[in-house]
Amino acid sequence: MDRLPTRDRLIETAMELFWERSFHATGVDELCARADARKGSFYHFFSSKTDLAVAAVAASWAAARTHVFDLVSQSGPPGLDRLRRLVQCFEEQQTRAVATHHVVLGSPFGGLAQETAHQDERLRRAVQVVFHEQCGVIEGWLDEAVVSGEIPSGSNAQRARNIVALLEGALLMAKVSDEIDVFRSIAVSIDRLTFG
Amino acid sequence: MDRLPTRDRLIETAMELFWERSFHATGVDELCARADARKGSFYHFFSSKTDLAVAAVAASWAAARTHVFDLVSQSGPPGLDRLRRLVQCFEEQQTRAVATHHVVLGSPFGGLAQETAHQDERLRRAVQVVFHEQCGVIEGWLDEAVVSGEIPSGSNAQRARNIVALLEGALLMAKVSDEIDVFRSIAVSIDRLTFG
DNA sequence: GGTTGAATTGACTAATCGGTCAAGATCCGA
DNA sequence: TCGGATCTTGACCGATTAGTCAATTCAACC
Repeated sequence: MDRLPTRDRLIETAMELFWERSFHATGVDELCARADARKGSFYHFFSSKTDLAVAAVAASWAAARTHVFDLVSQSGPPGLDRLRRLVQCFEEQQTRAVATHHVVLGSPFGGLAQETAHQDERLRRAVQVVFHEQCGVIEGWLDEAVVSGEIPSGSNAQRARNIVALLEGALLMAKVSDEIDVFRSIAVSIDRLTFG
Repeated sequence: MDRLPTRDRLIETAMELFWERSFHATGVDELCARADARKGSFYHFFSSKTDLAVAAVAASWAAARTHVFDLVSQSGPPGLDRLRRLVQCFEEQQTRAVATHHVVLGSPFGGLAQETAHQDERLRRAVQVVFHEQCGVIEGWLDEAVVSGEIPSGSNAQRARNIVALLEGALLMAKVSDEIDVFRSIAVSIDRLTFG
């Protein structure tokens, strides 16, 4: 099993560190050390730390999209059950993180956005794309649920936005409480947002 | 009108800067300059930047509690209408911030928590107290709504947690979109969370 | 007036920050 | 086998970081 090329290692390491330490708390030196790359290589591929972050957000979302959202879309029963499986995936991600870091880390995208979105336009847009596409996928699931009669018809686009917001809020509450259970107890109320 | 004493000025400035720039992006020098205090004074009152942040969270919440939550509790009709007035206050806070900073800043507590809660236990607990007390106030409003028959009885503690999560999520989505309207469009779905 | 402790000042440090650069290594097509 | 492009290396830069500290000012009390 070959190791990833330098550029990919930097991107992968970036999202890891920004998640477990935060953007500003992660130094370029530290990042390079963990990716086993030298500073010069870093600035050969990326023009700045922010530049790397933008690429990392896109790459991390591409991975999450295929391994979580698309997976949920392509397996198991359609409709609202997909939402429950998504919540399950989110919870498992947190559980895995707790196993290694002994702290609830919350949302990687939410965390990065809270720290940087109001300071850097490009980074803000990168995360905006992530949430927008999450909404798109979820909207598709709600459409299924409408067709099957699980939920009444209505603005599924708005419903999806509400759901993504609730998920992000639930992850924040879990992080602040340092208890994963808090996430689940809030996330189950998603059902309420699928009406109206 | 006397200016505030040094310690209070540092605390007030801290929450302002942590909100508009972020915790790590705010230097102690910058903070002191804006509070018109000298470095030595800073470390006379606080043992570290984190120490100041903990005090700032508590002070900022004390102010928000009296000027927003208690105000909503003590004026206007009881029950669910209080929730709508709270959302209105949140939105006005964002509108004021946009007027001066030209960017949607989102939740001050949420932002600080996302950046630091997993790295510093004291700071995490400080924000935990904030959200816990927010839940307490909202739970009281839901109790009123149950008594008046607006909503069916149920776990108002859990409902309050869901609502706070949704509000924080809505503020994040607005920040990432850089559009206040996004906050309102999500926040109105709070009603759905008051059932169940 | 004298004493005491709290508050203030600004110069100082060691470490780290993001970022640069010139020189070499490696690869690939001609 | 050559040449040019891509990638790697590690030393280096000025700026900034959080935090220290001894000297000084100030206000309150005896």
